[in-house]
Amino acid sequence: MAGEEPGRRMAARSKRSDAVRNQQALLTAAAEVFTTSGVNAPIRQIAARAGVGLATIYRHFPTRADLVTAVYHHQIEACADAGPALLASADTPLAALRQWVDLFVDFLVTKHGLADALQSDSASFATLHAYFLDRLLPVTARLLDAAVEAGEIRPGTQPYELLRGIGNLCIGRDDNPDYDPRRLIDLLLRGLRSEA
Amino acid sequence: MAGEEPGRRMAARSKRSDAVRNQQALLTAAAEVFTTSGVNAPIRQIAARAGVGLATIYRHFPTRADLVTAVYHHQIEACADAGPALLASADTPLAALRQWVDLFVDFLVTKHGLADALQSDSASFATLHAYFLDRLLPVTARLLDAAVEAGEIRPGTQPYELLRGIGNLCIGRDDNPDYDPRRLIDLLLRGLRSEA
DNA sequence: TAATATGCGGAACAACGATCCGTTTTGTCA
DNA sequence: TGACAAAACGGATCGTTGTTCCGCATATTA
Repeated sequence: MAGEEPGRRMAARSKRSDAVRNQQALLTAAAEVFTTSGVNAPIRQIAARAGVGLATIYRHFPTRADLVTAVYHHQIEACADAGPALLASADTPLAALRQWVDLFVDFLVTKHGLADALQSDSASFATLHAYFLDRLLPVTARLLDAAVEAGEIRPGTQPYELLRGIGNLCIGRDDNPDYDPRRLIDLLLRGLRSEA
Repeated sequence: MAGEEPGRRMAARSKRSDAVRNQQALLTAAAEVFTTSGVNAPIRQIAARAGVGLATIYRHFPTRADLVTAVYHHQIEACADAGPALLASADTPLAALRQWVDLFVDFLVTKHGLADALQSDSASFATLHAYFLDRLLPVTARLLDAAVEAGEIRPGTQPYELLRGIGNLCIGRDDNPDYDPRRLIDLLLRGLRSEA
């Protein structure tokens, strides 16, 4: 990626220093605003906190999803990586699945409005949805397959279904402190188990 | 405050005919717009179709939830009434619960964006949320209790949890035709069953 | 018919997402 | 170094939507 030629001249111009500085400032500001006001906070608010203009934020992150993705990139990757690790360390595949789901739920629940955004039909969030699926679907599939193969759960459940169900159940936890998605997700996983 | 209270003095003035006509036109227009553009359609669109001004819609239905509630009032009542009826007609309480949940899901799924609105943290939808809970929570509780008493499901599940979980799982079905909440809800109910 | 409560319509304001354009900054090369 | 063009910037601006306000119209009643 460093050898791109932005035109005909050979010496690729390096990225301007103010650009990278602003991008960093935006990431920091967005992370702060997201935790205080949720991932649906007004763009202006983020731009203001970063001390940049409106166009700058759109230039670096064309859609809101791009910004959200960038902010949570590391955590999403960590969650994806945790899948195989848990499969190796847990007692049984189903236990690994449970622990991984716990991780995933923790992630979703601590980011205000993230679960909501994930299922939003807004076009701005389409790429976020895609990114989550791209990284987490294979992990879910592997965990499910392992549990099926071990005879712990019934076959036939699609990874997408499970991921989506978990995401959906995490929606709207913010306003209602006495709603705990984990209990319902536990029911869901329980319903997955093979009979007898 | 020696001033006379409006409408107290003499025979209460009957409602103006244009007012009731407009209210009816708004209900019809809203029902149409809701089915085509979802329950989050712009207020202006509804007002335009009804052929009334903006203020008129706000006068009759101060919040969007009031309009939604009015439009779906009959169906919500029918859903609530179906609970006891199914309990009487079904083979077992759990079967009744399943059938009733099916009804509820059908209702939610056919109203675009209704499930989304139900869990929305927007203040406009607070009263809608409250209305649903007010009518359907007792029904859910009765179905759950009966199934517990019959030993078909484990005790300990709160009616609100179940209702909310079902509602959440129905969110966002519109955009993704290959997402069927019913399968996940079936898993949820399966997870409810008492151990053999 | 006249008086008045009641209701009406649309202008107006605010918040937000998204875009556009004149200006500034930065890196490069003579 | 100094000038130039690409790159980036900032904020004005537009379009959309929710919500309120106010002068005007009208149905009802006396």
